[in-house]
Amino acid sequence: MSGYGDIERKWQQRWSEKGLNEANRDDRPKFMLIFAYPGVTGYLHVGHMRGFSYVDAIGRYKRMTGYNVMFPVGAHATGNGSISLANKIRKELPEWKKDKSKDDGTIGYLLRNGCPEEKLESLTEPMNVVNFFCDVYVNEYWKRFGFLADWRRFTCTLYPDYAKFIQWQFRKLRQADMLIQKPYFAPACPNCGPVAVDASETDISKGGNAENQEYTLLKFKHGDEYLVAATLRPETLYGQVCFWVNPEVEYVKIKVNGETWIVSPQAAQKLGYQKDGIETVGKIPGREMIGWKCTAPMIHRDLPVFPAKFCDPDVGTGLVTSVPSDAPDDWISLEAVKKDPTLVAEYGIPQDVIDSAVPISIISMEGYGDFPAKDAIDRLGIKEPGDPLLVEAKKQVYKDGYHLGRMKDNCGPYAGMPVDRAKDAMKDALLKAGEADVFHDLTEEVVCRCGQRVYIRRIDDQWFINYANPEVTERTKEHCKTMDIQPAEYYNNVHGVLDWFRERACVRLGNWLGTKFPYDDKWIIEAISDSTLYPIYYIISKYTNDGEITADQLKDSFFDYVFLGKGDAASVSADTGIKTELVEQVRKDVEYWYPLDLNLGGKEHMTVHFPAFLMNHTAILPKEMWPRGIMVNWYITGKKNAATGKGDKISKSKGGAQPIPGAAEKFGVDGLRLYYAHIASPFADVEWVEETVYSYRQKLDRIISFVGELNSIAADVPAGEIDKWIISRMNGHVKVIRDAMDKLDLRQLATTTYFDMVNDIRWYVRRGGKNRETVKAVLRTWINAMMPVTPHTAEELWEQSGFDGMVSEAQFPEYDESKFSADAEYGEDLIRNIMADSAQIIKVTGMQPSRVILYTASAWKRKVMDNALELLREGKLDIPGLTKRCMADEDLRRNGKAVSDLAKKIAADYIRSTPEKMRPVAETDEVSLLSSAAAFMSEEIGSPVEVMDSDAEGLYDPKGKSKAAVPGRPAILIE
RNA sequence: GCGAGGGUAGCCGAGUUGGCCAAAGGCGCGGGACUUAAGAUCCCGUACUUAGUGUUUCGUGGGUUCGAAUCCCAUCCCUCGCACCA
Repeated sequence: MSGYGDIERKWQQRWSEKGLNEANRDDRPKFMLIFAYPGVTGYLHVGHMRGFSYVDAIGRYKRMTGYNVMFPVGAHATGNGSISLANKIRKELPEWKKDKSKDDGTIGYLLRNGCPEEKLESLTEPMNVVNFFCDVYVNEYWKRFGFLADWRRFTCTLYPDYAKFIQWQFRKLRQADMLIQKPYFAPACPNCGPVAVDASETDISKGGNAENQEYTLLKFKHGDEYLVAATLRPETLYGQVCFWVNPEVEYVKIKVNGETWIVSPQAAQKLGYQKDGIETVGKIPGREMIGWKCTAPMIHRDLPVFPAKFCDPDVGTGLVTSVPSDAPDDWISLEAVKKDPTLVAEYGIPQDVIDSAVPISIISMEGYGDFPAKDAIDRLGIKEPGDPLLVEAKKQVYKDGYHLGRMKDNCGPYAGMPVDRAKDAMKDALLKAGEADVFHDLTEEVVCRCGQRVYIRRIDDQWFINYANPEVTERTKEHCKTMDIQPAEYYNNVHGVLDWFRERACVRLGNWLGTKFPYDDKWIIEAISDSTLYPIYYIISKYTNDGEITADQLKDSFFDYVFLGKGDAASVSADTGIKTELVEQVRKDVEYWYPLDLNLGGKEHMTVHFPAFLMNHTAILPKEMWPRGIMVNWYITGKKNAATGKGDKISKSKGGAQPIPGAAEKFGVDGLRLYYAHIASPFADVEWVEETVYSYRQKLDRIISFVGELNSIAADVPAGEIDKWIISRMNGHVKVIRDAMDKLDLRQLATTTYFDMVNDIRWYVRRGGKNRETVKAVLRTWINAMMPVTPHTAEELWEQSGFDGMVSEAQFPEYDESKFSADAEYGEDLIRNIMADSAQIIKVTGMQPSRVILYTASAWKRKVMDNALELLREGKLDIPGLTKRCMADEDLRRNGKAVSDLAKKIAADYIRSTPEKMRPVAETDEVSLLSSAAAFMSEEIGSPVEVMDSDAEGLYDPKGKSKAAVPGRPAILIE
């Protein structure tokens, strides 16, 4: 219905026929830019196109200003996303075949986004999923949006040739001493292997906000066995007064390194993933332990075991040591337990034992008394165990305790120590003494895409890339100072990010698609680590895609030579079978295209991809190949949530967002591109509101019809002042755009092109401008400026206006000083000011004007102005100086005090001005300027406008307005 | 908590080497023009006040300065990142 598609396809085809998108080495300066390729996890949504289209627009602008641009694209498919997607489809398929009307689930999501039904069968294979989406991204998104990307260079992280490159990269990392091995605790699904737990929930279906938390396991001796409690606050050990066991839970006994531990069955299972040789040897109901005495670690006091239903068998070990002084749960439960008669009656605990459990004050901190837990409870008005506010109380006490607290004198060797230090010190001491152990757990339930619960698993020989390497870090930080990094906040912050960047697990086990780790086949290189150095691979991928070089030929000797210049072409040729000339050609390509000039990615990359991207370059490649620019873009968010006021993230994995082809159909690709470019700074989140997008579409439609109008009014009339004006203005806009784009400020380009220029050209037409030559010149510049953001529209208008060739091939005008006309610009400003003032007066007075009289300033006033200008040029303009100078003039002095008053005013007004700005004010012949515009003004104001010279004999001036006239500000009388 | 950034008129959003800032632009709203008509287009207006002026405004409270949205201090609130999601 929209009909945008035909025009879009037409031009896309012509660009492609001309090969405009293809990047080949020549003698122009080059510009290479990419967006961080997206992960293949399903359909993308309109939000993703924001950053992508910035890149195309920037590339187009660079092309138009003389650069040979390389804009390659690719896709990232490493991981288990496509595996789990394929599994889901396989699972849903039989059901769906029975009843195709059902459109929920994964299949429904695919179909809603335009997946053809007949594809479904093949999408049960992970690699088919990958290839299917690569195709969708290229054809339905990027080509659909008119990107001038070099499609010949497309690559995907699962291609065999790409794998060769990654393996080379990892060998280089090892040579650079960037790989290390050590134990690691990672979230993993028992079925699918390691999974990423993060807010985007790419790998998981539940629990994206969970954190991997480290607990200290405390071993409480009871006979030959240990009751094992998990704590986040080992520093509170001195405050323990009792031990909590849930009487309703059946605990298990497990063998751990020859010891017998009692924990909840859930904890036993979790521990199984983190400790070797754990076996369950028995069970014990919780109530059986009530009334026991167990020996606390470190302080070696005997603690009584009391019942507590708040012990969740799924959290920690399901057993809890009680520190009422600093744990609100413990405080309130202890109080409750003491009043509970069943304690004696049912569990037979002697009263004196119960009474002996008295809170011990161990931590002092500002804003709290001896018992922080009690204070928090009182403040929040908590009355009994189970109150949901206890969570808040706990958070408060923990947080304040950690940052503000100090250990009291009763804490043995830790007395006086700040809590944050005591915590580590005590944990270390406990571990050393064998009285404690370490246990990792997720803070909330996490469920894998496959439906399995996710656990923390210990991996002993995990490989890491050592991004903490001080030398490489330092080198990278130094280099960043020379880079063009947008926004400025990130430029300022990136050093900090690099400092904080530590070792990073780089390989995974399990069900995972990706490149095999070159030093040990059982590992697969994980998703972030194989996507850091890849921009350089786009130089190679062209040759592997067209078959000139095969994956087998991509040996290290080849990469070493073409990327690092090591060795020589002849021996590389001998080693790989690639022709010597071709090896040389690739080497030259690399030298020409690299480094990468711009890498653009979403803000989520700031602490993940970009630092890794930088450090891999600086660790492996020579300095002259280190990246030159980074740009970070923020998101398009979903509708704001009324309750929270926050925009929900449009989630690509959850579906529901506007599919891209549908939006392109509805608003036209250029409508969307304009929306992205102009809606806000790239460095701010934007809420997706259809009406807003639509208003940009309308804006573009108006421009299209306005261009038509311009073409039709152009006539062979002589050029006048207004032509000088519009030429001057357009020339100024060219400068604004050029300056803005030097800083990649696409939004400014859009503002200038789609708003400021439009307003000026409208004014030109309104003022009667229609000189054919002028109109053509204006259109040429204007349509050029439209090309980066709305290329299809620009081509259409370019053709319609009768220009040769395609605007995508054209060169953007240079700023031309000689086209600037201060007088013309000043003159129009003056006329507009007069009209605005008149309108103001008419509005305020509510008059129905019969005529408007404009009085220009008397000649003597102009003379004062001239004097002021001269002083300004000499840099000596001030009030006494100007007054003196004027009074020295006989003619002027005749006007008496009026002269000094005016001199005072003018001097004050222009003292900080520049001669360039002031000159037109002093020199403009206002009588002829205003007279020539009188007809126009009359029409606009709706009543006759007459211009009168204040010096004229027998001047009609019933209200004495002419006295108020000043050069640059004629007096107005409205009757 | 640590790190980064931000609070501007009905809304979005420019503006921060202090002055020309009542503060761009867009949207919305009001009025007008055109029109059979219009959700289309164009023009004007949109803090309060006013013959083109003046007054009070840029989270809040202080301060520096001849002069502050722009600098300093304090304070409240908000957003983002904090690790294996590109």
